[in-house]
Amino acid sequence: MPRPGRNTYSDQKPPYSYISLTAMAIQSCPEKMLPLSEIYKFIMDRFPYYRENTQRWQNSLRHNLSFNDCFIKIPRRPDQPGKGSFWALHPSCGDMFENGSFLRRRKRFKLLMSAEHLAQSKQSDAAHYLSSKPS
DNA sequence: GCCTAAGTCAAGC
DNA sequence: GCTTGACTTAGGC
Repeated sequence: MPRPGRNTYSDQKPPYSYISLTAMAIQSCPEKMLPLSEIYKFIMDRFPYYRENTQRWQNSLRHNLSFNDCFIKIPRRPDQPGKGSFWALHPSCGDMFENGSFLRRRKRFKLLMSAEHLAQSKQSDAAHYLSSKPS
């Protein structure tokens, strides 16, 4: 297919990791939380590169959401359309990659707590997000 | 050149 | 859609 080197800056892979792109999408929203489909739309809208091979990168994106501790899942409320859950950025992710390379962080974001406290923390954190929402 | 984060494939829930 | 694991690729030191 296309020869490398002649690309029109459109379909080139952006110098961002999926983690970066996802964090950007979430942070662009005033509520700091988005459903999966909105994250997809955000990325596709800004980077034509991601308008192809959707099955591949969307699966990878989902993998990142689950694998990294820096994304927290917000259970949707009964009034929302029955798609997936909402995704938000963990509060402690403030300057995770927002410092230099958007490709790779110094260390993978992992809570320093024990596994037990981690589970509790993530649950209560999600609960806190819900209960502290103004509307 | 090594270490390990990030990306891919794919199965199972 | 979400989670997990095994494997490959590639950045940073």
